[in-house]
Amino acid sequence: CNNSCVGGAAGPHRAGISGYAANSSSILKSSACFAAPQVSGVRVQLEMHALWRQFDQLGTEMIVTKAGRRMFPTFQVQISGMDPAAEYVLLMDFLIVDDKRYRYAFHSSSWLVTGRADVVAPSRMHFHPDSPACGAQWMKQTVSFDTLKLTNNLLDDNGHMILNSMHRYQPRFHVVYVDPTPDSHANAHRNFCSFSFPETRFMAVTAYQNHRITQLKIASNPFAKGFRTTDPQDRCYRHHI
Amino acid sequence: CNNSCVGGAAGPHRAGISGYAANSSSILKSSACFAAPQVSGVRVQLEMHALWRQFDQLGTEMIVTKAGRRMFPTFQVQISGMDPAAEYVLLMDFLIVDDKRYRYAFHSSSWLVTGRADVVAPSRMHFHPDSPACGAQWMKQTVSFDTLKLTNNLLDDNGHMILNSMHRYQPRFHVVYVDPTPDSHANAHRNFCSFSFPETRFMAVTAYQNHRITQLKIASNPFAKGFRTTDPQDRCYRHHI
DNA sequence: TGCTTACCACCTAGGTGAGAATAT
DNA sequence: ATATTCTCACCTAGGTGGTAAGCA
Repeated sequence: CNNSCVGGAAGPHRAGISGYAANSSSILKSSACFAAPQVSGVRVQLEMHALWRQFDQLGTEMIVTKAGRRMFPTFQVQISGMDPAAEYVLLMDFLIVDDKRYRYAFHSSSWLVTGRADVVAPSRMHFHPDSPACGAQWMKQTVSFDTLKLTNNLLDDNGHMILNSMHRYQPRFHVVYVDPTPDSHANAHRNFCSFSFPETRFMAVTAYQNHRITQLKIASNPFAKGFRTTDPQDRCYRHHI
Repeated sequence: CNNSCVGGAAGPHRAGISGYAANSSSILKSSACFAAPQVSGVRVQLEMHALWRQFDQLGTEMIVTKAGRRMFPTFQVQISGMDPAAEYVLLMDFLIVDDKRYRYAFHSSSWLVTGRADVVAPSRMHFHPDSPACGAQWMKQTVSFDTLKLTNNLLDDNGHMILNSMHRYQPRFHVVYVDPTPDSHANAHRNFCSFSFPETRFMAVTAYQNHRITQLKIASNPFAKGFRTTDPQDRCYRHHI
């Protein structure tokens, strides 16, 4: 048992973990087995989880570019159960879901395994820019990772998250209690807890493969409003001469 | 003697203060008389001071609006001499320069005193949004107060700086050492230092009075590029039908 | 073929002073 | 008269997917 917590389907990490049982709410509660009191009661609720599920049902894709691309939907959480006065650091990383490389079969509209995963760069950690801050600060409003960007540039020096295209990833969220006591390193393993929401899994791509994903992005991302066609029959597509 | 520091012309606050002597550099050094070691060596250099002086020579004006308006030029400083490991809070406030209310005489292109200053709202403090942070963080790059906004709305609840139009103000910058020791309040008066750059003084206005100020704003603020006329003779003014 | 890159039109979001309308 | 408020065209800054060209 570790201080991690997974919502959704049961799996090895679920042992001894409460919260996110049979219902469909996206609220996770940290496991309490080894956790310090500052993190043992922390609960995390995924925001926009209806939208996340809509994407997940189609098979979410996230664009990766050399310069870095935002995620959409944005990973946002509501946190409760922190010690209001204690100081916390919030961060994210991305775990590769399996040791596979994929390609999209347009004729069957499905993802096929093409082989073993490419060599993976050691996963970076993305610190939430407001870190560190006290629990009261984190809990009083939604915590948004909207500045986080995904890149396929292995030599990236902008601090973006490096992912391999055509590989599948699971975003993971960490709450780390900043222990002010001198010998805090001894208890470091007790001072954090981690949360994974299965509905936030995605395929990293350099261009969208599934057209239904593209359409859902266009319909739901305000920055893609220019591609919306409210009434297709009396509207021309742009980019046509 | 207090922990404050004024650049430019000599005055009562200059007594016992080193730095910013006869030369024209905008570097201030905190006074050391009562200051704690974490602030006694702090030096602050005003960025864009050539631009600030250009405005100051014409009589700087800053727009105040109900919704809040940014300053231009932006108040930006380069800091050195902090304890890299110590934690600091950076903030600003605005002191009224004198007890006077002004009006602009267009025929003589000068400011005239019209009477005593209006009743002043107690001056708010604007915390730099990155506060608190360690000295190393503050010193490694320019500290910019570009999110600071000025308002004439006495009932403002957006945290903007409330100023009276047609009154003159002196921006003031504070460096506060966050003392982690339990009885820190006893030494609170030693844990900060303040800096005032005379070239950043300005008149708060709801509309520009001096046309030369307007032209310098248009020429130097990127957001006003739409009002620039590089070659007046073959360009029409906009807003004319 | 399959995947990646560079550029583009089109958005969101918000900072400018001009000018007209309004308030005091 | 003088000062303030409101709306607007015109910017900056940067996030979208489309498209075509480039690359293995």
